[in-house]
Amino acid sequence: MGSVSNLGANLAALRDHNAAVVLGLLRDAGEGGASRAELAARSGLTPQAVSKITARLRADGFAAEAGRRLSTGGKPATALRLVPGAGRAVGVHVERDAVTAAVVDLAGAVVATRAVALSSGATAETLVGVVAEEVRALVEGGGVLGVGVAAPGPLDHVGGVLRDVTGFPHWSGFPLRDALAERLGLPVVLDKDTNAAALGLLRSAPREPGSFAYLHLGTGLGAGLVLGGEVHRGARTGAGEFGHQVLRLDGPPCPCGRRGCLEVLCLRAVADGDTALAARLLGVGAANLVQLLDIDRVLLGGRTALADPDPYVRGVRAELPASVPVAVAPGGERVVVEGAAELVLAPLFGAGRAGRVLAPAAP
Amino acid sequence: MGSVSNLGANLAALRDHNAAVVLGLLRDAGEGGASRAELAARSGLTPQAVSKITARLRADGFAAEAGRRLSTGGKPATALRLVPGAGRAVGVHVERDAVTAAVVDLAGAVVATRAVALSSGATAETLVGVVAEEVRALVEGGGVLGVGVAAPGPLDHVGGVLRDVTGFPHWSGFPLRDALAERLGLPVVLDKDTNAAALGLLRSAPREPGSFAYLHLGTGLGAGLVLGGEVHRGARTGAGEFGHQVLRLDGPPCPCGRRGCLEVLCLRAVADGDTALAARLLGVGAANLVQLLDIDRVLLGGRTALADPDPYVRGVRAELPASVPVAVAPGGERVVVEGAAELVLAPLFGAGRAGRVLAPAAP
DNA sequence: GCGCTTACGCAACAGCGTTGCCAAAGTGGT
DNA sequence: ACCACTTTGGCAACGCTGTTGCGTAAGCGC
Repeated sequence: MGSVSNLGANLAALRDHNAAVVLGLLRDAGEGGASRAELAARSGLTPQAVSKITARLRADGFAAEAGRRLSTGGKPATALRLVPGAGRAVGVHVERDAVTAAVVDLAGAVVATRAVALSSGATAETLVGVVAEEVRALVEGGGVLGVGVAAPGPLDHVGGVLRDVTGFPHWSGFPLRDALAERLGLPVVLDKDTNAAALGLLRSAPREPGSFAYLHLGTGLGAGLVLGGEVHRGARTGAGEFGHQVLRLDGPPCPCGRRGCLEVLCLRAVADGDTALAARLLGVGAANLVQLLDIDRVLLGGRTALADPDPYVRGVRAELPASVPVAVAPGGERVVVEGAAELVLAPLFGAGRAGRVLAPAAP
Repeated sequence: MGSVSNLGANLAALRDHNAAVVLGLLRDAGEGGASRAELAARSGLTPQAVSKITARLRADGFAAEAGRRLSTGGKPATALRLVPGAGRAVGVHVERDAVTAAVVDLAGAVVATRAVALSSGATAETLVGVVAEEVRALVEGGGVLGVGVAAPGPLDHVGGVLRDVTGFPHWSGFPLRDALAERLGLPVVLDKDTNAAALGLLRSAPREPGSFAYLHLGTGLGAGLVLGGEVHRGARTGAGEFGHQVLRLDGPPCPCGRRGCLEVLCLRAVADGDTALAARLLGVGAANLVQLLDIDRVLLGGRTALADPDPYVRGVRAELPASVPVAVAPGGERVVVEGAAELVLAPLFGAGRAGRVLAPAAP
C-alpha cells in the first residue's frame, strides 16, 4: 500500500485528531462562533464528546464562550469561538530581491508585517541572517508556534532544503529550514511559494469545493495544486511545474531542455506585449491541467497577471469549460506570506494531514 | 478546510483503522507472513496492541499462525499470515464489446474467471443482465464481500452512474451501480477502467514509491493516476483525461471541441503506422504530466501499446527524465479485472481512505 | 548450566467517546 | 399564569481502546 497510511493509531492520536477537527470547525465558524450542538452535527461526534473536547480546549485557552444564540424552540445555544490570541505563527516570503514577513494569529488575521530588500548576490548565510532578523523582530511578543517559509522552487519540502533557484545557484542544497530552526529556536517549515499561496487560498475559502489550481505568472510560470482539500506537492516537492508542459511540439527551446514549453511561449508573448496570446496560452495550459485532474476552479496570481488581470481572466476562461470558474486570487501578493504562516497553523486544525491523520504512538 | 476531513472519530473507528492497517501489513507480507513484533514495528503500534488486534483478526478468521521463524537471538517469532479464503471479491471489466469477470481472494489471487461477448447495440438493461449473470455464476461459493465494476469513462464514481460512453449514448445517466446492487444483493463499486487498472497496479507493487501514472493506449487514450498512494479521481471522477491535453496549438480538431489534443495526434500516428511518432507524442504528454505532478514512474497499457510495447517504452522513456522509470504494466489486460475486485478489497486493508480514515460515529 | 536476548501474553490501568439521565432555559398553546 | 414541549448541555457510570508492568517461553553464545 501507500508508504504513509500503514500507521496505527492510539488514543492520544484519537484525542488530538478530534481536538484538531473541532478547532478547525471553530476557525471556519469565524467571529460568530458555533454552538456545541452545531460542532457535534458537523463533526459527526456525539454532543457529549464535543462538550468534553471543548472543555479541554477552553481549559487550554484555545476556545472561549461567546454569548448566547437566539432560541430555536428550546434552551438557547451557547456560542463557542476560537481565541485568536492563543497562538501565533510567522510567515516569511523569500523572493529573489526581497524578504517579507508577517505574524498571524490563530484566526489568520495579520498582526504585524515587515519587509526588507535582498541584495542581488546574497549568499545563503546572508539570507538566513536577514530572515532571522525579520522573524526576531516579529516574535518578541512570544507565543509563536513556528515559522513558515515560502521560497521560489525547486526545493525539498520534506528535507527543508533549497534547490537550484534560478539566479541563485549558490543557494542550491542549502538546508534553510534547519539553519533557521537552529538560529531561531523555533519549528520551521519550508515550502514553495506557489504551494504556500495555494494553502493560503484554501484557508481563505474553506467552504469552496475541494480542488483548485493557483496559477502564478510572474518572472516564471508555476502552479500550486490543491487536490481533495490538500496541497499536492509530489514526493520531491516537484509538483506544480505548470510552465514546463509542451504546448508546441518543436517550438522554441526552453532552459529545461525541452521545446515549446508553455513558459517559454507565454513569457515571450508577455515580452512582446501580446497579452491576448499570453492569456490564451495560459488558458490552454490551464485547460490541460483541469481536464487531467478534474479541477474545480482556477485562480490567477503573480506580478504579471496581477498588473493587468482582466485579459488573463477572460483569456483563461475562454479555454476552460463553463463549469470551471476563473478568478484573480484574492489578496494579491499577500497570499504567499499568509499561506506561509498557514504552513505552521494548518496542522493545528486538522488540515494538511489526511495521510497521517493519526500519528504513530510516541516512542 | 477540506470537505472531507472535518470528521471526528470514535473508538470503533480507531479499532477498525488499526485492524485495517494490520491486515494490510499482513497482506503485503505475503506468503511468508509477519511476526507480531514486525507488525508492531511497521505500524507504530505497541506490541501488546498488535497482539490484541491479531487475536481479534484470528478469532474472525482473517489471520492465522503460520509456523515459526528462525531465532535472531531470542525466542523465535511466530509468523502470522492472512487467510486468503476468509473473503472474496468479484471484479468486472465492462468493455464496449465484452464483459470479463473474476473472483479474487483476499490475497488478490484469481480464483475463477468468466468472459462473455457483448452485442454492439446492447442497452443498459442488457448490460446489467449480462453482468449479473456473470457475477452470479462466480459467487456461488458464497463469502463474497462485493462487486467492483470497471467501465469506460466518463462516469461518476461517487454516484455510480455511467456517463456518455463513446458509442453507447443510451447508457448515459444509467445508475449501473445501484441497478446491479439491487439485482445481486451485494455491495457494488463502480469506477473507470483506468482507475481500476491503477488500483490493481498499486496493489501488485505495494513497496514502490507512492505515485505513478498508468497510461492506457487502446481505442482511446486515458490515464489512471496514483498520487501519494491513493487513486486520484477528482470530484466528478473526471481526472485522467490524459488524451485531451493540447500538444499542438491549432492542430487538428478533436471531438472534445479543442484542437491538437494528444489523443487525436497519437491515434492518427497509430493509424498511419508511425509507431515512433505515436510513442514520442505519448512521451511528451507523459513528460507534461510527470512534471506537473512530480510522479515517480510511468506504466503503459492498453491494447495498442501492449501489441508492440518496445517502441512505446523507448519512446516515452526518451522524453522523460532518467529518474522516472517507464515500463509496461505487468499483467496486461488482466490488471483491470483484478483492479476492479480491488475496489472492493482496498477498504478492508486501510487503503483508499486516507481522507476518511476515521468514519463518523454510527447514527 | 548460565546469562542474555527476543517474543509474547496476562492483568491492571488510564483515557477515550458513549449512554442514560437530569437540569436549564427558552417557545407556544391554553 | 401555567403547562407541555423542545433544545441545549452537563454529570456519572460504562464499555472499550491501547498502554504499562511484569512474568513466561524459547532460542543463542559462552
